[in-house]
Amino acid sequence: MGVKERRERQKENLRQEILDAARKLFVEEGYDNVTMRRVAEQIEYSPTTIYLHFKDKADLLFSLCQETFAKLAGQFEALGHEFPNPLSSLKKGLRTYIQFGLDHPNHYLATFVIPYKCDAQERERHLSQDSMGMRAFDYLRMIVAECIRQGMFRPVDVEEASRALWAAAHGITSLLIVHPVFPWGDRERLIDLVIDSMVAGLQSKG
Amino acid sequence: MGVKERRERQKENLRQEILDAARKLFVEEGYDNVTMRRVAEQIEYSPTTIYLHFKDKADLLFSLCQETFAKLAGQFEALGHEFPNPLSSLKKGLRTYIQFGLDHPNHYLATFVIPYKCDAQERERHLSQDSMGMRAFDYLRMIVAECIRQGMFRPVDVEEASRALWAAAHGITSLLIVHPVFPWGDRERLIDLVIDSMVAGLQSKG
DNA sequence: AACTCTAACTTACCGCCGTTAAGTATATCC
DNA sequence: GGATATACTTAACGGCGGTAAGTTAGAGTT
Repeated sequence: MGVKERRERQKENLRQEILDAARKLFVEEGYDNVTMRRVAEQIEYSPTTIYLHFKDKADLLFSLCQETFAKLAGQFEALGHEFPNPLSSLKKGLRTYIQFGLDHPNHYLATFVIPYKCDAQERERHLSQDSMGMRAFDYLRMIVAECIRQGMFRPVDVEEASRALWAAAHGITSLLIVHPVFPWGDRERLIDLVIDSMVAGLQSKG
Repeated sequence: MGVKERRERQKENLRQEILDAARKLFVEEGYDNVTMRRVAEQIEYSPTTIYLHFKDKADLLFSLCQETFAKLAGQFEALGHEFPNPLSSLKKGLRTYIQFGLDHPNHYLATFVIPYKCDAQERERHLSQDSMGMRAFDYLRMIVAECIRQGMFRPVDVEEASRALWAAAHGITSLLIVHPVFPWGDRERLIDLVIDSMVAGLQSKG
């Protein structure tokens, strides 16, 4: 009775083929230039076939981004869960986050920047604890907690500090992606300035 | 020979009518739900008429956003150009910027968040010194310069510090707009935390 | 081997969209 | 009163996301 299994394998293969085709278009040309028709053309199926594997375009691209952000979560978790020097771990983590966004601009845009057009149920899905974006956020929160536990931060709420740091990192990431032409000067220096300022601002006065 | 003048006045009126109709749709329903057809329907003209006044949809909505951001620039410039207490002026300015974004979410999105689809020439236009967004940025830079001049900031480059502050402010603004469902906790506190941390981080150690 | 049924896939379409070419009417000018 | 320019519309193009209905191939059943 390996028939059913083979069928499922084939179905899974096609799903992956769709994802790969979509990713290629997505990486090269961004959200709007991925059309169901072009994806279909690439894999040499009719456009409707895609809908047998993905609910709609948003679902397809969301799945795509999840795949990619899983890499970020993996990168983070590979850094380990011990933070002998939490301040430098924090800076390194923020650096990693920002660089990841710059390396995968269209994924970053689709995940965090493009305004949702979907209903509350889908929005919840995008923000759920299971999502890869949130797993990365969890890691940030862990480091922040350690900074606070070791007394290196002034006594601020872990959640609030994490959100504030995320906001700042998101700000520089998204601006650099969306406005590449703006005279940013030395980008690396600017990124470091944002990170260093935020972290310094959260440190205890002593 | 008042004929030509009257004609021009009428033309200007229709242009403004188009802008008003588009703004109504835009504020209520955002970029994607403004369609040339719906704007035309609202003003009871055919869709093509709009193209006699605006090059395309992007031009129409850009003009719209310029109108709105002129208000922000005005708000800033009304605060005066003297900064006896530049640190508190800076915080107040950032606060104003963020609040303005939250009050005009769709304008903010269209101006700073939505990735450009236009060519380099248009991009330049959007970022030019004349644009209202940049006038607001100029004001921020002035305050930062004053902070540095008065020795309240560690000796950092004016441009870099301004960009870093803008990035942080943009980060929290855009996240709050784009992900309204995320558990942000007390938004006001979070906004203040971002602002206070960045400003504190830029201050001189003394 | 013939029949049934199911899953995979396609065809043909819907109702939108931004935009443009071509046409019409109207008011001004000479 | 005829020419001209301006304002505006009609009708269409090509594209989009998405769906209902139809086709086909092949496994399961007798």
